[in-house]
Amino acid sequence: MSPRRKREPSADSGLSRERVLEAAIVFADEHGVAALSMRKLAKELGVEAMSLYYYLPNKDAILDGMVDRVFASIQVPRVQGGWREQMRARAMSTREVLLAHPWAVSLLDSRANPGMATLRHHDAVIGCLLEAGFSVGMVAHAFALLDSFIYGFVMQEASLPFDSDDLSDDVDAMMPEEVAEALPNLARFTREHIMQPGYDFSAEFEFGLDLILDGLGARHEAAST
Amino acid sequence: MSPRRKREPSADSGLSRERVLEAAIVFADEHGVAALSMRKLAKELGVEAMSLYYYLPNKDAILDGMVDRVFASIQVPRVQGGWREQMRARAMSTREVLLAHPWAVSLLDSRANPGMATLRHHDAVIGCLLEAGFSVGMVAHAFALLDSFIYGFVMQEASLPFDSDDLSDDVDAMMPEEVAEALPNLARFTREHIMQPGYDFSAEFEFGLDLILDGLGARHEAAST
DNA sequence: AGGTTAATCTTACATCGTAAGATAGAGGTT
DNA sequence: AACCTCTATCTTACGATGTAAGATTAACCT
Repeated sequence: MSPRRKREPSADSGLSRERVLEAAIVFADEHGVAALSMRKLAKELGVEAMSLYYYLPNKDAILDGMVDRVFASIQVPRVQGGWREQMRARAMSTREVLLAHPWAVSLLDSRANPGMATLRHHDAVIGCLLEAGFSVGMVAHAFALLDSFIYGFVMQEASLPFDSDDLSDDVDAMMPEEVAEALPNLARFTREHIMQPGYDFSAEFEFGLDLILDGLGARHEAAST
Repeated sequence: MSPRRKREPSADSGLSRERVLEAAIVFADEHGVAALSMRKLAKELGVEAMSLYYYLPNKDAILDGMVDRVFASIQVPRVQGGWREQMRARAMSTREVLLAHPWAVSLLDSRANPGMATLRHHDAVIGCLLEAGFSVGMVAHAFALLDSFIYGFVMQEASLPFDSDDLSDDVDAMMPEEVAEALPNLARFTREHIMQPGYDFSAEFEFGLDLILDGLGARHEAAST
């Protein structure tokens, strides 16, 4: 039926590790990572499930590969260029990319095997901070703090009820009257802030990011004088 | 065989929503949440799988309930008592509790239905900050920033290779020579800091937490003068 | 005694990851 | 041409999963 492929590694109708991972990412973007199964992924590629195992040892390897491929699309900081601007840009880029592939966040904590793109990213971050004169200890501080904030923020953002339009229904559903009475502060906060028309959770990202960068800058200066 | 229970809600040999959730938490602590299945959980309770559906509508409800039960054991801030101390204590308590149940972190982002204990916790946090004179907008900032940091940090901490003893093997396995050459900054950072005997990642938590609290305090003061 | 209700179990099904091995085609060798 | 080998794909099968549908049991009420 279908023509058998040559063994050129070039673009062909045949499979490849990259084509499998790419299809997996597209599928997860559309249907969520929970719906991703070997059989459905294979069908998407016009192939049977077991064929995938020729290119990847098991499903975990697919998930690892997907995460690393997403990381590869995050803007890597340049070693020269000012640590503050570079850290700010890579934080914004990380959030942007992770929001485009929300399933990646949920995979982050279960996968302990970072891929090459992930390691390259870490290398660039460390290099940029060292170049700016950060001590090794300060690099560790900055690294842990920035990444914790970024991942934690996106994680919360990804599990918000929905897009920020038309919150009223969701909020009512989430806060029946009986609950609101027992939780007056949360009720007031929701009413006076979350439900206000202009409210946009994503703006909190820049506030937190700048606060952290300010703090890191102050401590860096204090240490180097 | 086994005696049938009365319908007293008191402690009996019978099942209950609470007993199911408690058993699920114990099981997840021991074997990980990935290994938790309806059948295994039922066996742990001396019962068949379908019996669990009398108390909880499906497995998702069990996961939601587990997360909320974990949140119930986090120290709730007192409204009086100084916002800085209260926020610091609840951050430390949150990390401690989540580290004791690492599976809870991975569930955090997939579950969008907060339970009553979770909402009560949020209510206390908001109340404490409002009481300290924070504006509603500043409460939102502080809330998003602190929670992002806490969750993100624990998430990274939970997916570390292992306990901090005897890193040398793991690091070598993770950084073969060929990789180390392509990533000089990461290699140097690992060698000079991570692999040093006294290194303890968990210490980064207090650094980040205090930096954030300092920044929030400064901005709060600036706004109220 | 008979009926009602609450709690548990039995059976069944579609779906999952993947182990084991069959199959097919292309290239090289003779 | 005949044969072998290697690469890529498919077939079949197994045990585990979440849960729908309904059978079964036992306690209580009248």
